[in-house]
Amino acid sequence: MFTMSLNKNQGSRTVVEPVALGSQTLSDTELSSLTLTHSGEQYAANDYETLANIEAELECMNAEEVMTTEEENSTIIEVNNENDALLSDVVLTDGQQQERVPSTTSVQIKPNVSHTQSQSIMIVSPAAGGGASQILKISHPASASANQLQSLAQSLITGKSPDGNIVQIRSTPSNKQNIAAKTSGNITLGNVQNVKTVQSVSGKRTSHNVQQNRNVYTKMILTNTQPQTGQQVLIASSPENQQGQTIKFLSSGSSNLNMNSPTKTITFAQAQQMGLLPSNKVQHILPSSQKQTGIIVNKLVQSTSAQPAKLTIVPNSAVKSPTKILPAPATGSTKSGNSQTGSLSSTSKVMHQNPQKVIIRQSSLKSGVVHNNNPIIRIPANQTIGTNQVHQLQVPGRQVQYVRLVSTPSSGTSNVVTVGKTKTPTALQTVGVTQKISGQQQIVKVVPLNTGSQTLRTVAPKSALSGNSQRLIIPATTQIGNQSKNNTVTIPASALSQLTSGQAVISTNSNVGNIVVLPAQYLQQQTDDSKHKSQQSTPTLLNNSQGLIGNSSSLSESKMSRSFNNSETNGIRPRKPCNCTKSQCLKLYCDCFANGEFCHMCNCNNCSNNLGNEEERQRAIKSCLERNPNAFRPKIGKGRDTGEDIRRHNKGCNCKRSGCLKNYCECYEAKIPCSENCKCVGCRNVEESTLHKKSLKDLAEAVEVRTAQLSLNKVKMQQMSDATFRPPAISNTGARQPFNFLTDKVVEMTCQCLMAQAEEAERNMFDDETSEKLIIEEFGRCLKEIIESAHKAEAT
DNA sequence: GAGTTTGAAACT
DNA sequence: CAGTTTCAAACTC
Repeated sequence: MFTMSLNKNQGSRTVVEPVALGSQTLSDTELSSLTLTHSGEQYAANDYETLANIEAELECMNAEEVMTTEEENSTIIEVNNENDALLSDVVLTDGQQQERVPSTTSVQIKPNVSHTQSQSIMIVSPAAGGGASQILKISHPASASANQLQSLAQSLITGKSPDGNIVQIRSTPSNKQNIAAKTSGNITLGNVQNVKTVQSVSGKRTSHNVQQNRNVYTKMILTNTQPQTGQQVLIASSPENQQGQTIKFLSSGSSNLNMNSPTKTITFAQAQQMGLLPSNKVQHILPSSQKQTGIIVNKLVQSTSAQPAKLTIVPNSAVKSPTKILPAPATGSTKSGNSQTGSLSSTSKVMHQNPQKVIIRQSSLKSGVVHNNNPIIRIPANQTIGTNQVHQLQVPGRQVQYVRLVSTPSSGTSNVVTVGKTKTPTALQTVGVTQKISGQQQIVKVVPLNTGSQTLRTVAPKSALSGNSQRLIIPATTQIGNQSKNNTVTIPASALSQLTSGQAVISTNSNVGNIVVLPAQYLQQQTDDSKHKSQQSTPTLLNNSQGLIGNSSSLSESKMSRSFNNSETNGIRPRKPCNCTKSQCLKLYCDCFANGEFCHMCNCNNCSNNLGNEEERQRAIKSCLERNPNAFRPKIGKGRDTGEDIRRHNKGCNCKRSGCLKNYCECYEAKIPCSENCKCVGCRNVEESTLHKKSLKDLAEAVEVRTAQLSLNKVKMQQMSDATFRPPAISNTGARQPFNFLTDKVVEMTCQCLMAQAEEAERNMFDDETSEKLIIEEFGRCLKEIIESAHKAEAT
């Protein structure tokens, strides 16, 4: 079973129902699920003409065949009504029956295909005007004909014109089953084919801004990963370029299809030049796998991010060769990083545009190929991923970005590749990659080291830590042609960003390891460079050899909390530069170091917390860990208290003079109340509910401490006086001196009196002021008694 | 901005 | 482990 979730972007005039279809070569027990995001498509009226043309052409190519499923197989299309407003106009009809289709449609198709080979259809429908784009891939049995593929793809495209008309790209036979789709109903694949072009009920949406219709672009790629039977069909349409509408049938390998249509090719760059292709979002591509040995689950979740980062992973079918990461293209804009070992290099680029793709590819791509309009980092097969290396990359107009490849030797099968993103408020993605070297699997992390705009909080792949982690398995693709683009596995950031922490995406291709997705809260980005010093380094300082990165959402969450407190409403975290002068920024005094970051744009002197002092820095890290194995773990953890998650300082503070009400106090700084872990004196940093209770006790404790100090001071003064002038313990009259009455026992009893008074006030539910008054009065009474005792003793 | 205060980290 | 020193941030003026 595979699931597709089609999500209209907010505010977009959704017109084309997505195209998310996926199927896998599955055994009876195998399932694959796919959730695809469909957001922001905008289609002009012209598009529908175009689509109609496309449809007609495809129909010609379509040999009247439709994708059929075996009767015993279940094909489910779920329609989730998440946005009735947008979708209320979409009507699926079949004969007498009509069903409204919500804008957000989740399609689940569960074909029962017994073939071991699979083909795929990729449907790309990037939208303009900030809308989302999609690449959807449909895996299907190898036996499916091209016509079937086309038919299937078309059958899933439903459009709505700006004036509200519903357009179904593919006309479907009317003798099919009724669509049983309901708000959450299921329909069979056959039902899907029944979807027809219908008129919108409302049909009143004619006031769309023409400009909104610009750059509308729809592209559909039908890809067959099997060169024997595969082909690509690319369909692009644009209201601005009606004549430029292109239909491309690309044969990957020796296609057995007879494509009569003229072939035109349009590239992304061309599309963008023509204004067809906005630089948008990640496309969803799930490759098929030639040999699928396990359960295949494709799960792409809806995106909530307006501009998710792009992340593309290109697995290689050539399992034998290690996964390699290509260095950045030798463009003038690329700046070589300060690699430590230098033997291997990887690159992360800051892209010109928000969309960013990082492609880890094994195929023999040309090194450093980066498409301006479609920035992609490609990692060819002839390079291995170097671990523990830092690579600095720069693209004109953007910040320098560092990427570190970190080996994770103990992660088992879980691998993490963390790819930094730009300063745009898009989600940072963390992806795992397994590289095989000498037959041994090696885990590689790519960690952004210096984005200047964000802080990456690396989390451990949960799959390695517990078996509870959810795994998404991407079927591997057997790459036939090295340069085939069909093997691209594109993992949409929108989908990744939706995954829960630790959720892994596992490719059946051994070259692509688990993908661990960082939760959004682990990413704080900094966009206001003018306000804060930009290009602050936020590198990950540590590898996880200590297991630190592993489960630390933050190396120093207290610092992070401070940052959060300083965060602006957009949640972007400013980072303060350090001012270390003597520690070389290699001790925990340094916030940067404590946070696991490199110093960058700081005001420190003699700083060694940088790339140039990696060795020294590592020693410092080791030293800190020797002193305190938890030195880099978050100070603020979650304690279970009364069944409720409460943040608390793991170690507790030791404040004595600040009352824990100033930022000297780490608890107060982290905006958390002091806990029993704290050893503070006179703490006033307590929860509202316990403020009354604790404050009284704290006050009593403070009085106790103060009394003890006074007593101690008296003793010291006495000792000092003894050195010069020792007053007789007994006066000339034979009476004891008053200070001699301040024995430990007297002090203790005094404190007990104060405590008793505090408790009594607490029992009586007195307010703070009254309680304090009572305690002070009690203290005064004690002092009076002591003095009186002294006088009595003197009198006697 | 200089000086002081503060408490964590480092050290003994 | 406790006491002391060092350190850098927080705070005050």
